[in-house]
Amino acid sequence: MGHQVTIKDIAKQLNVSVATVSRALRDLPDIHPDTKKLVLDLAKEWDYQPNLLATSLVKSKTKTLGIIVPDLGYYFFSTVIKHIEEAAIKAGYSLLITQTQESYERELTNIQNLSRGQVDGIIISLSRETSNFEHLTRLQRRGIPLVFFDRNCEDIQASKVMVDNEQSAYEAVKHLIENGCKRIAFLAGPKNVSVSNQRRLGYIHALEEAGLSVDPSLILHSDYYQDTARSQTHLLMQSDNRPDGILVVSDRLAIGVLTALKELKIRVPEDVKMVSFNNEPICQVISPTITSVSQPLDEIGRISVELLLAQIEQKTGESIPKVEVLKTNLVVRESSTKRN
Amino acid sequence: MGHQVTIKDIAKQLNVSVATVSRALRDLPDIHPDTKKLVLDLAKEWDYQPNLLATSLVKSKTKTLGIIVPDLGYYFFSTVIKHIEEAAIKAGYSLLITQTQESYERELTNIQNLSRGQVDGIIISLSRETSNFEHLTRLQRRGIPLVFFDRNCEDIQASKVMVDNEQSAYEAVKHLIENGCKRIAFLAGPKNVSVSNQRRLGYIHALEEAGLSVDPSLILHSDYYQDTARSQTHLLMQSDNRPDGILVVSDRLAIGVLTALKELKIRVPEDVKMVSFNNEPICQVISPTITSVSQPLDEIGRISVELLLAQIEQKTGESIPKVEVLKTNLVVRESSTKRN
DNA sequence: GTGAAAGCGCTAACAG
DNA sequence: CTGTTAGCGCTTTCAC
Repeated sequence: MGHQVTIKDIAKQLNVSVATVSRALRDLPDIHPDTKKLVLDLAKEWDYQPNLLATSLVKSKTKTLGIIVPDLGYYFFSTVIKHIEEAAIKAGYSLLITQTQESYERELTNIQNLSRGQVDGIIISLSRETSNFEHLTRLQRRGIPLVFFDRNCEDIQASKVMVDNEQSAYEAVKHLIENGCKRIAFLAGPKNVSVSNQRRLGYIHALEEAGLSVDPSLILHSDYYQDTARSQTHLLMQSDNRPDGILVVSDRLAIGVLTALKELKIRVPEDVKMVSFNNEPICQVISPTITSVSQPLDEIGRISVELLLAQIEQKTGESIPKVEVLKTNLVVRESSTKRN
Repeated sequence: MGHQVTIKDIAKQLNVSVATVSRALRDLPDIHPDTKKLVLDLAKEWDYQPNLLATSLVKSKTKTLGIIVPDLGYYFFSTVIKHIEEAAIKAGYSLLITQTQESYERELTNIQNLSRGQVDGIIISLSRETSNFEHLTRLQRRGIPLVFFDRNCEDIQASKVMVDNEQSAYEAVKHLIENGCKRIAFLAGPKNVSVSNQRRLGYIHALEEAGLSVDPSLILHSDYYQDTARSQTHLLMQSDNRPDGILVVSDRLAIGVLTALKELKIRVPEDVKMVSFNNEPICQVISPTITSVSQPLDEIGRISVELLLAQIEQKTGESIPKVEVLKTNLVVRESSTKRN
């Protein structure tokens, strides 16, 4: 072959100017029906495909949204992306999806790449390692629209789509208390992730409201590995004053907890009750089924796009960063309720 | 702000030509150290970012690989992509990830988009719906490098990375037979997916070799929904001559099968034994743990990139399409073996 | 209706 | 060492 067919090739063949071809292809007015037909037919015959890079370059917009998530392997992220994509397509945009694998370095290079003219705006959920936010403020200074979802940076003024983590943790713990738990542990995620901190607040709030003491030794930080949760549970359960309820920051970790409890022959929910977050499909197939906080993944995706497009397509000078806080929903299953 | 800083802005400010700036930025020889320093300093100060579209346009290569998969929500695909990304980054390439949601239409538009100059080549796993392959041959005619993995098209000459589906199904069924199964059903996936057909061959091969009859009523095609597997299992188990072993085309469907069996109070593995494909993490946390065929996801990813880059970066005229067939590994767990 | 020309941001000869 | 020129493929005035 050699090279792709261009507008120029068609123009030459038809003895017209490239401008004319361009007009025909884009269905603009002011073109003779015959010329147009000629162009379209040849374009079809030659399987002409417009070069998006060229178009984007001259229009200085790409009709593409950049997505940065920690890990596509997480149900949460792949599902949100599915809904982001749906909304984007509907609005005539494509997606450029990247992942950081929870690495700050990778986040840096991804941001940089995307900000080199590849996308009109970026939707991001921060890596676990990220505690320096200069790369993000730099983006904003350069005028590149940015929307956070889930894992955000509290200090940055930007559009954000969050769930009410504090409230959902509060409700989860309250649920445990109502089911008889007196001593509730919290397996939190990594320490510097905003989501964990917000949930801790809700956890504490519920305990205090019920007149239960907050025991710092019952709050354990960790990574996102199942095995860490497993060993932490072992430790937790070997103390003399062991918990009768556990709030776990994610379903993944919850499975680590269940594994440990099974090893220790501690029954769930009879001896210990558990609630976790995300409501992944696995919650309903594992035994015992897991009570989990369900997040509105469709809305998170849809609204992220909405807020980003609002910035991108703003006709009117400024756009105020808008923060959406969505409600969650506790899905009660076996792991937290008495067997009947 | 208005617009991004360009090479021209820097040139103007420093009273040099854009060529000089370009040289300095790209660390080319033939440039005075002082000029270079001047340029680099200003570029840093102004947070200059090269426009990738412009570079790609002039070089007519993007250093980006397009990825098309049916669904990022599948463990198989998100994990393969993780390894594709690793290999790509190592080779200096970025990824443009898209998904079809198993829709032929979406595959069409994704292919088209990517082929409009956005990527140097494409790695694809076909959608379930795809039975017309013109969009792919058209790609090839236009000289755009293409590599298939997992779900491929047998009739197209192209580089492919596959696993030995026939052999792995053969081994899986043989394993069931060795564990006492006499009447083995096969929950295959969608009918027109190459993977399913290959596995069916292996299934039949193992039965015939053991002198067991092949009963067509034991081979059930379906979609990829857990619930379909569940209802199919109900049907299967209500026949008078029900199976004592089931080969399931994916772990997802296997969970549907387990659900149905639990509802029917049929014990696994005592009454029925089961083997499935993919070896997702869930296999080891569900009860009973699932015997499953593990695929070399890292190699699939790595080799896909390798074969694609071989085509992209070929110096020497032609490149022969290369088909890699990788070995799988049966991971034996509770669902297929006698309890002790 | 159509064409010529300029330009998006950058690279790549080719002079000097 | 540095500048000039042309051009990647396309859109967009502005003439005619």
